[in-house]
Amino acid sequence: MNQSDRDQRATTGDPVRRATMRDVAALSGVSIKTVSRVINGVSTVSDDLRDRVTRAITQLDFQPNLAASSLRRTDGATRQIALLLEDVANPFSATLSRAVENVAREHDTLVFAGSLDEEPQRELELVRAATLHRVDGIIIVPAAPDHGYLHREIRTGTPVVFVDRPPRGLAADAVLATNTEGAREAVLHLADHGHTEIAFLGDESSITTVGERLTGFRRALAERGLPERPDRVALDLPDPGTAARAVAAMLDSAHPPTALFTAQNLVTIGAIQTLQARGLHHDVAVVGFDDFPMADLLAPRVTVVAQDVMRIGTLAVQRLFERITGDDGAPREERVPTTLIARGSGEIPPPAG
Amino acid sequence: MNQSDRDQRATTGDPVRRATMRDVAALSGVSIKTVSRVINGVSTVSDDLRDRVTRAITQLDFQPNLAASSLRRTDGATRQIALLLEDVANPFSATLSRAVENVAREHDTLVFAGSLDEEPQRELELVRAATLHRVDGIIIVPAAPDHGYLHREIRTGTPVVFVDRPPRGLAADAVLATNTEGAREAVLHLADHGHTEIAFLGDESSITTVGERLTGFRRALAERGLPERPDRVALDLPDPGTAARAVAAMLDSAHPPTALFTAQNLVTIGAIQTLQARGLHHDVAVVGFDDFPMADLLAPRVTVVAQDVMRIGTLAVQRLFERITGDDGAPREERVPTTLIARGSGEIPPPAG
DNA sequence: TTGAAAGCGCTACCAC
DNA sequence: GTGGTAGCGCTTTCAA
Repeated sequence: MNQSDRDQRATTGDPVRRATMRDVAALSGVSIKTVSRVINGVSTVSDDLRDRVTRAITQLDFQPNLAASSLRRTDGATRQIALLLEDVANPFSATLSRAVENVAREHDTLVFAGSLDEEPQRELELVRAATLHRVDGIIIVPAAPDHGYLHREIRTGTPVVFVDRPPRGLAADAVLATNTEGAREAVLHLADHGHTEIAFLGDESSITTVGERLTGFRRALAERGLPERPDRVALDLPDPGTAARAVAAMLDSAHPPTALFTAQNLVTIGAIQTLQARGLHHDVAVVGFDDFPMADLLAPRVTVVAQDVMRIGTLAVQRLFERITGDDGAPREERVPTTLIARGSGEIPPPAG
Repeated sequence: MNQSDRDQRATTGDPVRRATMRDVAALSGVSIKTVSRVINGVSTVSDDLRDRVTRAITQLDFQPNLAASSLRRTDGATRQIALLLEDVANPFSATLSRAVENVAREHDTLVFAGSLDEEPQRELELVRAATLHRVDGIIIVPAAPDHGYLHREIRTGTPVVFVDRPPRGLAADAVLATNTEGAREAVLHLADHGHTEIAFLGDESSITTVGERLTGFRRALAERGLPERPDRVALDLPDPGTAARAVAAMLDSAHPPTALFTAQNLVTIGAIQTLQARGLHHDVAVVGFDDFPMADLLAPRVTVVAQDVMRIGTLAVQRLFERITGDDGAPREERVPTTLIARGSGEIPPPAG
């Protein structure tokens, strides 16, 4: 959009100018500074003046300009933070968003939410937009392969907290799930129900969590003395459709798996689609990483390794506000444990014989 | 600052001051005004100066302060809008959020997302927070019973677009679904499959959409000459648990319904929970208002009247930017049609005899 | 306790 | 084409 577009803001009826501190000062017969004192709750104002100012504020419906305030303030706080997610529309991101909002609210802070869509370029753009707006801090589920570029932001006073995936090329706070352990638990669960032919299906291998979950898968196989077959590992399945086809291909192979560990939400859904389409949903075991809506209304109900997303988000935003309020300790990585929820699909035994 | 100060800062990670236009001007040997011209892409700058300025900007990693800029600008645009939702974590809101983000991005505008939780008080607080931040506009799924208070905001140049529910006590733009028609279609669908005992289950009756959907329900009954029984209408079911109990109560009554029209997402889910718990999910027909994830993986697959949420969100944000860029026409109400998606649960016939 | 003046970072206006 | 000056709405410093 060009400049003239915005300049032509037309006006229905009389455009009403917003009241400023000067208007309030004039109406109440005090100086601007006294108005400022009242607004900011500084005690050194006599009751009489405070009353007059308060009345004028109400009468004029004065609303202080936060941007002007923070421009002048020593701390420069803008009371806004940025939350950069994979996609605001997916349940993981949306839940994270809610957790962040809840804590931000306590700090009178608004939250910019944005989607990166796993695109590094988008991450750079949104981080830049956030700094142009001088946000007080950034929470990010990163998409970029390297975060060295953020060092400058952190040094100039914009703290950054990573969520779900650790920073690379940068020391910064991070709140992550116990991916390896969770995946390991899922696969042990399948093995303990008698499965020896277990497949791994994951989304884009560039994402750190996928690697960690694959490690957990392998560790569990090794612990149970099960061999890993290359054709039992499918990666880079970004959506349910792709995942569904990968499952179909495995089922069509000479040695189809009897159990699936689906390392992400959408992959789980794709797998279920294929199993249902083939009428195998009561025959092939499935454990998914990350819970999802309706998992307990499907037939069979879906066994998952659930992440505590609210807790992850809450820890992240709390850490961010610690930084914003001056904490300058060494960066910390926190791991939030997962929980295996056995609902049925993960307890299906392998076919007899 | 001497050299040792500098070294100490480097090691302790003390905050580095951000470069300003003045720094850029000093380094490139031009006036601040020329830097401003370069930043804003004004053409009246010689190539030579533009080059020097551009180099200085890169060298200093200068990032213009958007808040300072809009404070001074004639139009005062801050390039941020507020999106006030029922709850950022629910799928309807999350999808809306994504639609708004997509269009906002084209306008170099960030989106504040906030949750009202159906609490009028929260609405007032968040609208106030948004105006303190001087957002360029507000998109709202309202919770308050009256919106007269917004008249002032609109007059002072902050346009407001309503989504999902119309404004009350205020003339403003709105983008809504065809609730009455959609509900009517759902109930006619059930009637046309032979049902005469159809129940209505809806969430909080204070919400406008619930009333419209109930009207559609009644209209369909009337059209088919079916009587409306008071015990077949349950309202104020804010969550799946409450809805589940309401369904259970109806099933336990002397004349249980053979078909359910669930007027909202969470109500549909609660109804399915009860039907599954009683093993009746293949016997009682269900049509839900609003689609939901996994609806086509359940058994039976769930027939719904789907809203085109992306389209609703896109129309709303487009309307908002029209207002922001000067449109001062009369407020418009747009209705986005729903689509009945027959998947199975809505085509279950009533029990024979 | 109160207020005058300076200035945050930037753009508008008007000189040259 | 370029730059000086004023000022956006507010807080800070310092004097009264």
